[in-house]
Amino acid sequence: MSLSRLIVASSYRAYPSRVPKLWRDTIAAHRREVRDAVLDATARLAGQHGVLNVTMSQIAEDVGIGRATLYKYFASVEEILQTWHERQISDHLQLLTEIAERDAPQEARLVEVLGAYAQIQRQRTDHAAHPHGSELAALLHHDAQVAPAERRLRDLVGALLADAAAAGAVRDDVPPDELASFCLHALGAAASTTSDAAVQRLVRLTLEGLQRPRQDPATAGT
Amino acid sequence: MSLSRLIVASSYRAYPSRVPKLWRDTIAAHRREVRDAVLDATARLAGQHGVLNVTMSQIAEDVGIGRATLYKYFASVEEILQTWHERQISDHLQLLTEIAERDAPQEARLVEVLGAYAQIQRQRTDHAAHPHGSELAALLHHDAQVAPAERRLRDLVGALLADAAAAGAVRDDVPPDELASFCLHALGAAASTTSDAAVQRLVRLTLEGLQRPRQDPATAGT
DNA sequence: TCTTTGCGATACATTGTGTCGCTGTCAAGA
DNA sequence: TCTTGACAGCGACACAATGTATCGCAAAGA
Repeated sequence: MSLSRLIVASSYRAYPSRVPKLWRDTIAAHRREVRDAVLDATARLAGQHGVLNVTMSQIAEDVGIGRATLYKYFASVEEILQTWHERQISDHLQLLTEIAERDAPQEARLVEVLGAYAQIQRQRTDHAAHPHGSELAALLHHDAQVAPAERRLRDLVGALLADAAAAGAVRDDVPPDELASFCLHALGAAASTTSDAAVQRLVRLTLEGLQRPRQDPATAGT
Repeated sequence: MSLSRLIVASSYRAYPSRVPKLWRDTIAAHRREVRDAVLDATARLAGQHGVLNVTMSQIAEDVGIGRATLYKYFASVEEILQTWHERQISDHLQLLTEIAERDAPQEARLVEVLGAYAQIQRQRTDHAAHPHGSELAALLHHDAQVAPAERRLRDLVGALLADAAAAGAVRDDVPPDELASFCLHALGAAASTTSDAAVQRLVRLTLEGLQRPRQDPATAGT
């Protein structure tokens, strides 16, 4: 008995400062902190070793809590990742909402929100969304560069666009490969559409984005 | 000895027809078939139980081979999924290449390739790419609907676009939520950009796609 | 001071992971 | 015809990860 007590006591001593000393604040606050620590640790581990290689054991050790304790917070790695993902988007959403509510001319608000969103996307080059289905590759081999086949896909479209630009059919103020990336991403929206008509509108939308802009780029210039 | 021989023999009998009888064709062909069967089974299991819950054991059983044998083909679930993903894109690429090489007017080829790509995206509503980072959610809970926060994000942008459309600043021939989806996807391309200038061009590109189209939608009309 | 509350840890049974070594089949050459 | 090298396949073993059941202990309130 005294032995186990000793062991427990020493293991408490061994705690890093990551997790609050226990009942340091109210229990609710404590739980929230542990929860967040778990989310952070999991994101870090996922980025480091790849999503598929993150284990509950690793997470628990990294956070500095017992593995069984972790199960009192989350039932699985999957659930943790989902929660983390939700938190990410919520954060983005909050930021963008603030921007949208600034008192600025209506058009300017749209421009600023979209600009901010683009910056957010740019930031997280890890866990990045790639052209069309690449979430798999992106998540599976964390650090990996774009899959070769994917690159060839972009090259194919890029070549078509370069030809079209040379013929004057599409704008030439943006490099063809950027146009290609734009197209492939934009058309990725087709995955979440319901009707065929919506897909057609999407394609039209994308194609018209490739056109040379009108003389008056008032909205776009900001 | 005779016992083990018997066991082996009977286990051969027990084989389902999925995997060819062994040396039925050349070894290379056989291996290719097994490989493909593994890829198919894995994709199916991933779609069914979620990517994180696919195990080598399951795959082996599903294909009808021993688990140890599976390891002679692939070292990990991750490797299988990557290979599957590469195969998918390669298939898409081949289809699109064929379309691109048809003898048609240059502009029409671009339109057709992009249209075909949109259709491909539309098909695979499972394993789908969602707006911006949703690959996580999309893959983690296979059947799940879009994460709530994500929907709110689209709603936010959709509302801004609706206002702008009412004010005549953006086109009104496409529903605002479709425009929002288009924007978010298109800006997702920012994740793979390198320079700030490229991000700015991307934002401009996206914004100009929201403008009312010009009188002459020659290219777009096809 | 003593009870209540609920967090955290140890322990255990189950399932999954890599790997090793053996068996059996085929094709080629003695 | 018989031997031999190459190679696919499987069983089994040692170890890691997973969930769960049970216990001990710290803090808050009477």
